Amino acid sequence: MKKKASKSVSKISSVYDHLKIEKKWQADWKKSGIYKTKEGGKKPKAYVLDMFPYPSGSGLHVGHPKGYIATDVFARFKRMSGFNVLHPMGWDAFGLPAEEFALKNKIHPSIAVKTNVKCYKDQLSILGFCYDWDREVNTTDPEYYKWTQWAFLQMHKKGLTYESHEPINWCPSCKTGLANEDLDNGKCERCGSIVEKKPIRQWVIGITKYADRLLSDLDALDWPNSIKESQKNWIGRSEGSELTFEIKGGESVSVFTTRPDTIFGVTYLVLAPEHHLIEKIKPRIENWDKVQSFIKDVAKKTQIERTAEGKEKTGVHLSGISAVNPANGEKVPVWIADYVLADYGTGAVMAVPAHDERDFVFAKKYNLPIMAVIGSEHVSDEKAYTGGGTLINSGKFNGKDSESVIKEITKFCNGKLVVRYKLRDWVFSRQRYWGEPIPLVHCASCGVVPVPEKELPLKLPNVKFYEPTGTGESPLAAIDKWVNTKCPQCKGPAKRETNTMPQWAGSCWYYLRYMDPKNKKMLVDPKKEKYWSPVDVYVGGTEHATRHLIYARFWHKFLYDIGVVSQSEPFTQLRNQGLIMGPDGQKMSKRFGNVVNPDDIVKLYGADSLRVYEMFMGPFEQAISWSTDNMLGSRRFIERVWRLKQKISKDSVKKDTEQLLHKTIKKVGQDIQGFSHNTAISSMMILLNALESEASVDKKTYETLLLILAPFTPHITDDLWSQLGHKKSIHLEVWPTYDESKLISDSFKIMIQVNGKIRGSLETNNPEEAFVIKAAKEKPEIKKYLDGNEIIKEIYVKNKLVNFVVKG
RNA sequence: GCUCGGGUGGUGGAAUGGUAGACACGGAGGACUUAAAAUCCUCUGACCUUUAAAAGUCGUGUGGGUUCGAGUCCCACCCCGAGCACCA
Repeated sequence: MKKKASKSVSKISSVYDHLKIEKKWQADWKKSGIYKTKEGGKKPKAYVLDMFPYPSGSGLHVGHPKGYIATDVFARFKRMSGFNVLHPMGWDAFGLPAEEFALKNKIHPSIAVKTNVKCYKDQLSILGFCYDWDREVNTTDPEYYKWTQWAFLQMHKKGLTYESHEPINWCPSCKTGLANEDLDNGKCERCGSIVEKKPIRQWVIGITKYADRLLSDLDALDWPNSIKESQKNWIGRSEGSELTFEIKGGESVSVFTTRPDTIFGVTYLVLAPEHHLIEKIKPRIENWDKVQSFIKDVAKKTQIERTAEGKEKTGVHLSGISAVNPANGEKVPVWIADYVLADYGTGAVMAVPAHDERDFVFAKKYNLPIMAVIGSEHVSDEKAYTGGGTLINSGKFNGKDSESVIKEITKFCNGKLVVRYKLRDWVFSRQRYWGEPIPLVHCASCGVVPVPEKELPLKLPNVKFYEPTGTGESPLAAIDKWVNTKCPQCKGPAKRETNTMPQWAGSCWYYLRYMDPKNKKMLVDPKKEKYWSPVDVYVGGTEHATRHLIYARFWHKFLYDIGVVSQSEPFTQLRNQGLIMGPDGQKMSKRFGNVVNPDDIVKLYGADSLRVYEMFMGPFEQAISWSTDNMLGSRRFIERVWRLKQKISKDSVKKDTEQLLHKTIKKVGQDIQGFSHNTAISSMMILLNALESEASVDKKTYETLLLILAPFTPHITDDLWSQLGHKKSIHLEVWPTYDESKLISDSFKIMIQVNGKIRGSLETNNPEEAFVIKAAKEKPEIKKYLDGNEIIKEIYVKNKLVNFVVKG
């Protein structure tokens, strides 16, 4: 490895000493504080934000800074363009990874976090980012999590939280309950263990109350389509009807269906094996032994086993139980089956085997009747017809169109139109140590009582033993001194809530804290909030599509509802950086041994080279493999800019060069704003190539090149800037303006086509159609295609192209 | 299965319906050098004809279509990636 590095280093020239220069300017910026953000003044604001990192023990690899570089370029560009820029950084440090790291290395998490944060900060600092470190936040800081707890209490007050004993996702290896969002295909997103359903006392936040707004407000956001789609899928809105079937004997069961139009085709009813009705009607179930053992079998299976693809549906008939179809009063049998999920819809479905694939398969297997009610032409014994059409066998609705009849049939059956979501309420408690304590107290006489706000932060006790218990109790439960407290209401003995908050809690609102990081009285000063909100550009990875980005939007909307924030959405524009893969094309990971460390790259080639390369390597949102060879091109580009300085002279600038310069200023500015950094850099390379081919370059032109390059290569441009005699940092300069009139060329190259094929070109300063067409026809290379043929059509695209359409 | 992206040289990639392959990497040749590195210059999609110059044909996953003109728009299909999924 070392040998390879020393071989590579010889590939670069020693035209400038990146180590010395970068160190000097980083120290200089720190001393002068040029990146400190102040409120006030008349400048418009720009809030440019990175998803703050989780400081893990393994440090950064070369892929992590890609997004940070892009926002840094953006922030620097905005600052030069006259904006008051907020560009902060902080640490998301509560949660399982930090705790696991601590347990493994036998260091207390609070210490491990400190070490890791320092390591991350060191790694970031050598890349020359323009963060205002005075605004640094850390979610594990009691002064920070005080407000995480405060927000939870506000939700509690508004009745948005509830205590539940329902079975939830339990990771046997992490020994904690998990939210649906923490699952990846039925496995724990963190450790990959198969998650079990386990009844555990837990705190849940009613995020589903916000489902509609989370969905509809997506439309106005400037976010990547894929993220919006992911969120839409996750929220999973579906419109349908809730219909009630009477059960013979007194009870009733309601079902959710998106196809009430098929109700006359119901031939049986299916309940989820966990359905609460079963307990009630148990005495009347004639084959209870069989039913009970089926329920037990299903309960034993994991979610994965139950929903495995191609898995055969199984069920059992509840003998002696029947339900009444509200549409026609007919009796239908009632079954329980594993293909009906307890936690979607009402946990019960009306089965229409003729028009639903699952019901069809099930009906075939158990020999249940199949009754077609849509479009006689579609009736088949092979498979279900799931489309729409004309109703048949549907009483007074016969002949009507299935889609248009939905409302009418629902009303006819005394049902109601409802909207259902896949989104579940947010399981908010974790049975682990390293998280924000949930600020509630359990009192035998008063019930659940919130910790008074003035007692916040409710600090996480500093203890030696914090291993997860696995019993469903948090390790905090074992700390008697902490658990036993007084009821804030009646002052009697009471016990603290011992669960902690999930990893995602602290990251739900950190962008607000950056606006006002030191405020002790409130979460954020309303004036500051109003000034900085919303975040203008937010950059991070796609892995947060249905986790952080849903939670944060929800949290923000809640804060909006209680008047803490002024906007209903936190992040106006979102951009996702594509991964940087290892040189072998695989995801960078210790496991594959393909990790490239930014520290090594910076040492050998400089931070400026790394920055240029990561922005130049391809479209920002795309995953691309790292190539040190390709990176050398970026280093060479910087060296050539450095060397070009020797060519500065007093000669006046050539007209072509001036035009290219203005074109480049325009393009670079536009591309930075559009996150097309790769083409911004290539256009500067084109400019550099042109300048190099001249005998000399005038100072003003060279300075302009430095200015537009400054956001990408902050160190070398500041150095060259000062070499040119400037006292003030280049980063405090104003972004150069381009002159639209300079962009207009006075001569044009016009392509000449015959029948759409390029046959020649024409250089002219007269764009008149008649002139150009005449001139084009006279060109010998064109003439030979026209002679003897009839010209049917002449097309002229001004300043660009002529096309002769000929016959013959 | 549904939804959303994407498929362009040896490689990363560029192209408001109007010169496909900008820019860069890699490669080949040359200059400089005692030599190497670095640097600079020239060439570099495929095929084909010709001594050569030059020209021609093909070419953006496949097959159709719209258009004077398609990498770009429309239809069908194939492949790759992401999200959701026994969701009623």
